[in-house]
Amino acid sequence: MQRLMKPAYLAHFPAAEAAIRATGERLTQPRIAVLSCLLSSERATTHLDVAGMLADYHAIDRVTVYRVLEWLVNQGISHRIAGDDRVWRFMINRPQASARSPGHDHHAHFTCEACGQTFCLDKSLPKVNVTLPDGFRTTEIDLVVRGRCSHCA
Amino acid sequence: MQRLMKPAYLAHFPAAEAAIRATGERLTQPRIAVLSCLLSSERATTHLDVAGMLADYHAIDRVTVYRVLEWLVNQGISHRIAGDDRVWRFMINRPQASARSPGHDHHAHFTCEACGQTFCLDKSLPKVNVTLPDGFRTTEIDLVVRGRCSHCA
DNA sequence: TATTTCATGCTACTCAGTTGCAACTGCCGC
DNA sequence: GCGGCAGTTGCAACTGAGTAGCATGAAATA
Repeated sequence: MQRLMKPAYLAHFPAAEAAIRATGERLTQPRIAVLSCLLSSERATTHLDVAGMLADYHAIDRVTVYRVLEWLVNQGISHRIAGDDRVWRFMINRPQASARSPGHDHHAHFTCEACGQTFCLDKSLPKVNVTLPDGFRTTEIDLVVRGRCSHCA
Repeated sequence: MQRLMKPAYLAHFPAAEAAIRATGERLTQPRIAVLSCLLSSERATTHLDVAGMLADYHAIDRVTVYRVLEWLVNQGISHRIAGDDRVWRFMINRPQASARSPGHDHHAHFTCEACGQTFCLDKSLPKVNVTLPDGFRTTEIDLVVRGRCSHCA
């Protein structure tokens, strides 16, 4: 039976625990479990993905998943992306992502039109200089590349 | 009474009619009215904005507004933007917007964090060159700039 | 004008995300 | 280790954008 296999995200429990401790906030099972899921995922993850991954070993109420994901964003541990299907996707803020341009926040994501998966492109961030109309101020630039991922090309 | 004032979008009826005729598809009152609203708006418009603008003179079922907006996108007359609030916003494809980079579609929008309004930045499109992982193909690049508009700064 | 075909309006639905509230639990001081 | 409190969780009910099905109505064509 597959259910006897331990899920992959369990390997990230120690890292998740350390990250949550570092915030000084409360260390709870749902927070560790949800953060472990994000840490174990290469791609952007919906709340439904998280709930699905946790279903067998750490069944968590879906409202709690929403709240923990939002909490992780507020703590600066993860960020969220608005997809074309009106569903929030969440991703860990990887270390290299903090080497951003100095003035404002800067994200780049790739969304596959075929399979709908979203990936972070923080490694290959292009420089972007936008000239805004008078009186407009920038705080964040978000770059979304649409196309085909290597699996669906 | 304000209700006696003719709404601003009426001025765009002839242009809307011409654009719909040019598609070869059926010319209907809801299509003319919805397209006139988009033509009269400088900023990205939600289906609710459209329904609100039309409420007094051309009350249209909200489902019809959805369908007409989608139809306009399919006809290439307008495009839609996924906002942070999970609401689609629609904008006319202005002529200068077609002077895009040759290889793929290219949009740039500005969203004000204070008032939530979204504007098109097609006039000042920066060049963006993204280096993707092996096997990834680009079809469209979408640039979202967040910040404060001149009114909220 | 009659016919056909496509658009509209209505109702009912789905689904992501939120709110309110009671019950629970991690953490701090003892 | 124990009690108390504040912050979390789980549950149920709700909101609001968008969709599906289907009968009716209105453009276009002859």
